[in-house]
Amino acid sequence: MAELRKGPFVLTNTLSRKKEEFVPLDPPNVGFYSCGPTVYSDVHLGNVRTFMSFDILFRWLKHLGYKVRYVRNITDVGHLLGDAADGEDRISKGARAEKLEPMEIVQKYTNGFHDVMRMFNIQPPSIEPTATGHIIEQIEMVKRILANGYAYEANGSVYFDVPAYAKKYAYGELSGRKIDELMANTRGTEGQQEKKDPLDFAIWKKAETEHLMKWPSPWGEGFPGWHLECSVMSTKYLGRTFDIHGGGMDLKFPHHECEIAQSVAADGQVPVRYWIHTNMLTVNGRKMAKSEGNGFTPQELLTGEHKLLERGYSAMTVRFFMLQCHYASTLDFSNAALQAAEKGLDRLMAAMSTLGKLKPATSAEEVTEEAVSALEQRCYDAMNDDLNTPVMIAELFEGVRMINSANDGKLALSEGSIAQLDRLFKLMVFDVLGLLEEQDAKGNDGAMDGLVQEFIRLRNEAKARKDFATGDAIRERLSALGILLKDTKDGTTWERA
RNA sequence: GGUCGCGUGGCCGAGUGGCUAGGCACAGCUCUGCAAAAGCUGCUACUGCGGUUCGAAUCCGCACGCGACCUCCA
Repeated sequence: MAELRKGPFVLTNTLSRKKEEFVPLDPPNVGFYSCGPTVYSDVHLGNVRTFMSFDILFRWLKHLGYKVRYVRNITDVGHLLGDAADGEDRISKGARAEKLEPMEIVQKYTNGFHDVMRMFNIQPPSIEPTATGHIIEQIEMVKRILANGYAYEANGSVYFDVPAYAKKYAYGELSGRKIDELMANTRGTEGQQEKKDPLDFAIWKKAETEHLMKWPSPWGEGFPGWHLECSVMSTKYLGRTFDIHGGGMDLKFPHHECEIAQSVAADGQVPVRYWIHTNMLTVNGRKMAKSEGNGFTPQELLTGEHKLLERGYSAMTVRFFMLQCHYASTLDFSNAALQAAEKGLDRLMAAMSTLGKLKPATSAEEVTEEAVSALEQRCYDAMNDDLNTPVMIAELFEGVRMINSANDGKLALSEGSIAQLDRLFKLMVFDVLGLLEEQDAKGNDGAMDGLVQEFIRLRNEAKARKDFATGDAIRERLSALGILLKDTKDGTTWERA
């Protein structure tokens, strides 16, 4: 790795709310955990955004030379429903609604989730553990918390004792909450008579007889509490203290706060060194969420069959659209923005194709190799500055202009500069941003190409006899079929419009 | 009600004390048989009102508007 590419990698740590240099606990190893999906319904585009943001982090860490163990769980137990009156978990509710075994629901939506991840070229994590696969470990953790005096049993359930914990440790540090204010503002205590304090949360919950997913435990038949699985699985695979924990902003409180409390209460160690939170995808300024009913699935996105969509957009268009915004900012979905991204991505990809064919030149105004190196450095600086993909993309477009100008003979690039640009673009576009060429989606297969080439030949014959009317007619008719012919000084090329 | 955050050009969206972000759109020009593509040029903004400063979109205060969390949610 060239020296110029180095430099501190800085991440915004939610814990301090500041940018901090990232230094792993045990270099070159990095432990990274992110909260995965609850597999009881289709993931929507907002979920995708978060996993994509962490995909960028995963890719960048690996590029920097770290050996990353990325753990992303599958929540297949289901958390308690917000409506505490029925106490039924979400996976069970889904199963009843669809008349399926709970694990059928889990499998169906896990498969769907994986399909979506592949569609958006989001790399699989190193380990993808499931909550149901770690019931024993969860029971063990409940025992440790009980033994340390930070939980109590009530009627077959076990609750985390927040006031007891808060006497010794800071509860609410991550989300900036003060325990007194939390106590003053608690609402919805009905149906929670078992709790000693409204702030307490279940770490083991007694299952009613009709409950579908349940396991034996020292406290009777039940299921693990809302926040326990992440604590258990991160500890198991990454250790009691690990480097990075990520999740959506909406998980900060109470989920992540409870995770911290559980780990500290069980093992006496602060679990996470860097907390990273991604911001929400919004629609008309409102969070995209299942509960808002304003989400759509990736399939609807591709086909355009949803009332929010004017037409379909490719997965890579969406990926590019999302990466043009910083992960910590809200991103508002709109058709106009998607269409702008689509054109921008086309231009970027076209420039990469041009770059592959570019010949070295010296005749025109020369772009120095220093200028290309400076561009490369700015790309690294942007990524090292809290994964600033929008700035990195902006820099790439500076490179796009260099490439296109060189192609027009207005700028000269040396052989070395072309090679350097080629390396930089392939690295940043494919490896770091994780964009893919969509030639398959464009349908440029051999038979199609042969067919269009035949029309190009006919048109060239017409043009040679100055029969421009026929030449233009061929072009216009192909255009009506979505085939765009482009005359260049090196001949005619075609693409799908 | 409490806590936190945001308000940037026609649209999306970076920036965080002085220097053109970038993309898309639009207009003109160059190239071209005509198109398309590409390049160049133009449009050059920071919610409002005060304050700090030689200088603020950027820091501070107030107001207005919006959002997130406080309940499952990425």
